[in-house]
Amino acid sequence: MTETEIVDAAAMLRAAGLRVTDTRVAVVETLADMPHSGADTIVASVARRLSTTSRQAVYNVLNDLAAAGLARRIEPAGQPGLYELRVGDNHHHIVCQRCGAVADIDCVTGHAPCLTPSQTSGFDLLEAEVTFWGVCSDCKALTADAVVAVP
Amino acid sequence: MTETEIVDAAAMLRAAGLRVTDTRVAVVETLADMPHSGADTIVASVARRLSTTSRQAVYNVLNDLAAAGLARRIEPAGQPGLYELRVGDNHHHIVCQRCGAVADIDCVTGHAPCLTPSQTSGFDLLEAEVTFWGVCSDCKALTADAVVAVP
DNA sequence: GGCTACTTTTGACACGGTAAAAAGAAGTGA
DNA sequence: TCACTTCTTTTTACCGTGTCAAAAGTAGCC
Repeated sequence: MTETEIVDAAAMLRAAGLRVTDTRVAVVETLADMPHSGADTIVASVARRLSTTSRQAVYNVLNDLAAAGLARRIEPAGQPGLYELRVGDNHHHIVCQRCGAVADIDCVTGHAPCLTPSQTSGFDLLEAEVTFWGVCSDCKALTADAVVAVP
Repeated sequence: MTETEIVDAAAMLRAAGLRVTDTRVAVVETLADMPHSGADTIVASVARRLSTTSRQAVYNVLNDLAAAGLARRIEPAGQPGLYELRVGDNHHHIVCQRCGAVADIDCVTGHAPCLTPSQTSGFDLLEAEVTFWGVCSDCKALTADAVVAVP
């Protein structure tokens, strides 16, 4: 099922100085399969792969991966945190306002901060995070149906 | 204390079709005084202005204001929701990574979406939300002190 | 193989926000 | 001005997301 994934979780973890454990491998493989997953989705997926697991273990792993720079956490307004393995290219995201679906948007410049405001109110600028909001194709289709279904 | 504010809360509320109540007026005046406030800050401020109040009433009012387009809710990653009265000009924010302080950043185009990605993965694009991350001047000063204090 | 430091398990808890029903006030019309 | 209706507020309980802490277990290294 995950044979198509070309992610060597163990090697990734070792390279980052993290111990290779079943939980960590399962989390990395889950994220490779399903980017932009939330903690509960990941817990469910890990539970399917391993005989025993715990919610706390997954949270630990996600924090460890983020701290090691192997994963990135995004947090669109009104949603729980989502994780992805794609790091280091400063890409952005588009989020469906109806269902919360998330897709990647490539950054034009590729490095942070990709935008520079004229005035920064005395702040040192480190990063520009862009979140696009829209309606995904599935929700567009549903709306079309609804319009037809409500005479 | 708030005499300098030129916000007529009652008129704003009436114009939006909302009933004028003590709680709503107090919330609007609080937001006029202290933009980018969180719910708990607003509850505390409202409690100071009125003899009786409740957390739930403030949450109700904030949701009503946002629904009526009088207030906007922002939610920087890792922080509770913040509210502001400045709406309709599609401005952005810069957030301090250390203390969470928020300042406004004017949008260059002034209308949403101010950015247009090349590919949108089938989404209908409605808005581009930009959050700048940095270090505020207060935290910069603290860091300088710390460097001096750690020989 | 055995040691040690790091992980996982388990259970409790904190925070931000919502749900629902009863009591109370704002606006409207006579 | 009074009463009526509808919208707000109060009160209480609850939910989801995420963290803390201590005990048990395991990966990596000698």
